[in-house]
Amino acid sequence: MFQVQHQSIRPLTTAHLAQTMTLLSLTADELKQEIDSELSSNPALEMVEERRCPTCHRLLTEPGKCPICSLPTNIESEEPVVFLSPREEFIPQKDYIDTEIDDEPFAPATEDLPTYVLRQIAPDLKPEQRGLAAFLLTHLDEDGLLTTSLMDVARYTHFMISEVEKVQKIIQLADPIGVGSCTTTDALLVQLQVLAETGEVPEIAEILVREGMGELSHHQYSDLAHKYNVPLRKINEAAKFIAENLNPFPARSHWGDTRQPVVEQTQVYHQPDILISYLNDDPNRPLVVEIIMPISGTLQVNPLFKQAVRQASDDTKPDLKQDLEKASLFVKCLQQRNHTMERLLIRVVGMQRDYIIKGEKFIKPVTRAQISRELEVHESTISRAVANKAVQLPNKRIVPLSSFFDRSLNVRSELKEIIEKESKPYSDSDLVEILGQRGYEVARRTVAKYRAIEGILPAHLRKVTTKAT
DNA sequence: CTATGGCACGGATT
DNA sequence: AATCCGTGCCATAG
Repeated sequence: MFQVQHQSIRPLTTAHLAQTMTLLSLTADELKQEIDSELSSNPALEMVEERRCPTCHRLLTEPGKCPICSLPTNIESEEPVVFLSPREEFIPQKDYIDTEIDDEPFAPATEDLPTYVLRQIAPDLKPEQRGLAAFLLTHLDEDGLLTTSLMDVARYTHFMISEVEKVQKIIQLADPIGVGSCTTTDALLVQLQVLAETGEVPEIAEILVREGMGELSHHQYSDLAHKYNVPLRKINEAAKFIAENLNPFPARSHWGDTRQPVVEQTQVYHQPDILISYLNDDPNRPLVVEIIMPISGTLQVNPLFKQAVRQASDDTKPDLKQDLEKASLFVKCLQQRNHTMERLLIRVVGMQRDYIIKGEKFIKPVTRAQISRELEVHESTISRAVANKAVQLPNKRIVPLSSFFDRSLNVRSELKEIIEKESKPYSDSDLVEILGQRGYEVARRTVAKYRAIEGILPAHLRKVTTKAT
């Protein structure tokens, strides 16, 4: 009677810890895979059926209360509401995507464009709208523009035009902003609208885009100035703004300065692991943070299996017992993971509230180390939790969770703003000076780096961007 | 001579 | 322990 069997009882804490760590670092998608494989390989695990909130019909991980509906109606908490939310699974079948899309000849992307967009907007769609959305998304050209007229779409799918338009609106606001527009003009207008929510947009920009595209692209700025009776300077400014911030082909990287090695910021399509939105879309209400769970039920140890183990004969018992252990460990780890994520998000979202609402300029330089101290967990825990996760902000933009910890993002956006505002070109050392006045101490060399990151040209190249011929 | 980009080093972060 | 980021120094371009 050696302790051969005893090995099934492992040092729970270490294993527990290790697995939790692994789970923490997983994306929602990866987590799903993990759960699936565990679920299928281990008979002791079971998933109880999905539950929905009686009031709002939202899927729940736990029975009963829906965190949103159970909220007092008029809370004005600074603290965000954080909860786990199962993702409504909506992966478009490949056959939605017919001949149009050849399977990624070059694929740094995680998924193709239609899927990517669909995932973002799925929560906003009524089930019956999804097919329509999928239809629209599969009729995009490589620039992200619609190849079919809305009219035809409506006729073909038997939806009302107004309905089609509604869905298109939703699509346009998704990440490659403007995707799914009928024309480049439309795409630009949508982008303008979105930009206007967070930053400042030259007033004439909209009208220019709406009516003056032809002149714009031919650089007939003086004509435009005359036509709308505004100073040429304004036009130049607007043109520059448009060239730098808008993209007529949403699915492509950039436009305008074709000769610039603008190393496009991670064009990687990511689907969010965390959704942040306003309660009822009202900016005055508290933020709602949903941590996406890729499953729609509750994972638990199958009680039947437990019972079976007890009755099992002695020779099979150890094996079964091991499964049981594993299953319960897995469940524990999963809970641990979610708990950690929850605490992390509460903290981080609470701190970066301004960033989330008002934009990059208001980000507070927080390091992972700080958070880890506050949460009393190891730094590496936070690191793992933060890595490889994407967050969808209320404005539908998707950013990596790690951006919440970017030490220099606020300085960079300040810098960006200075340069955009003052149309007279500042040299790097000038910029150091100005930034200093605004409370940002940075070295000259650093400014140069920031410019590079933001894809801003050096001063002497910048000044003549809008030269009329 | 001034403004920038390159290389590399040290300290902070992960 | 490995990596990232801010900086200083130097070479180069205008």
